[in-house]
Amino acid sequence: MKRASRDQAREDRHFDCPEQEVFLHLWRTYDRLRALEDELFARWDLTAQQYNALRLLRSCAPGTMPTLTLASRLISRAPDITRLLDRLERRGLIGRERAAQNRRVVQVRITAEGFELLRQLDPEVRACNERQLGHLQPEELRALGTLLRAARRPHEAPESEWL
Amino acid sequence: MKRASRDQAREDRHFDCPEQEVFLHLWRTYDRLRALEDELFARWDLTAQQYNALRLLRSCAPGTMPTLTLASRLISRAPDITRLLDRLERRGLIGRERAAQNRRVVQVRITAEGFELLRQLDPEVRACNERQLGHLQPEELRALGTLLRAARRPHEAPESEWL
DNA sequence: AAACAACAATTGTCCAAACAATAATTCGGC
DNA sequence: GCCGAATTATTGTTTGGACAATTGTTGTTT
Repeated sequence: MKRASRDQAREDRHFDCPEQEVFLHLWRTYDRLRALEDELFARWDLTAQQYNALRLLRSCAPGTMPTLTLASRLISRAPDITRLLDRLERRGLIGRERAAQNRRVVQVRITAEGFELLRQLDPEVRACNERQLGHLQPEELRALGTLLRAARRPHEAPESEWL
Repeated sequence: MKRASRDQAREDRHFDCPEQEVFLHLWRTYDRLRALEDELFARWDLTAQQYNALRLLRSCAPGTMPTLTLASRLISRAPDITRLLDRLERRGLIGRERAAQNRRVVQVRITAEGFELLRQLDPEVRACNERQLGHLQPEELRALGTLLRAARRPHEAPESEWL
């Protein structure tokens, strides 16, 4: 694209209000940073959400977690949690079993294979995070984290893990 | 969920590094704010991305925009731009025609129906933006916008509209 | 204890996203 | 002017996400 028309496009992007402008920046920034992660996880045939689930399961290993509890702790909501876990189970990364004392709940655990996969992934994820945001100063990171939390506070349920 | 186990969950959420923590806050905040928009657009049988496309077309009306130019200006990348436009065209919200001078490019324009739809949507979107971020102070909004732009700067192509 | 509500997870179904492969057209070098 | 490369858009195919309806289980009411 030629410089003139690009500048034109930038001028045309008028926002209705400051709130809209910030939301669009939030969306765009998320999209750009997310693309880096997606590329990494795709090489391991994972989605970011699947990785997130595995990490949560590792954090409570060797314990287990009920399916819906896991779903509620994921970063973005997952109405499709069952099939997400189906896919991980087919690959042997997690195991599931109905609890004896309450046969409604299905307890989920990470397997040794899942552990091993995460172990291999760890340094790559770390490097990806560094590429995503390593260019910001520590105080910028802190400020951004604080503002993001403030931005979503009214939209978190009182019982949310994320509040 | 009981308070004790919630607090436990919060303590367990250890982050590998500050960069990861901020990215997860970004993801979560995006997800929460996005949910508000999605609910609004769903009532009009639109996706946020479709709405965004319509807005871009309105901003250049009565002119037109080539398909891929439109795709490149969308907030998140859209490899499926053709079918996204197919859906809008089937509903009569946009029109398309191959340019005479260069028969490779398809010029896209918003229709009167599309205009009218946006007109009805405008106040609702405005109200939604207000609900999303209206609780932040003007200086917080400014700071957040600035930090978000800084966060994605290295990840925008030099020719991006979003730089 | 039977009936009903609440809970946890799964399934059916549809739609959208992603990626690669392809078609159509134009451009550029020679 | 012709051939290969580049550009622009579309299509095929697979997969994942969303929502509603459903199944199986437990808790509660009377």
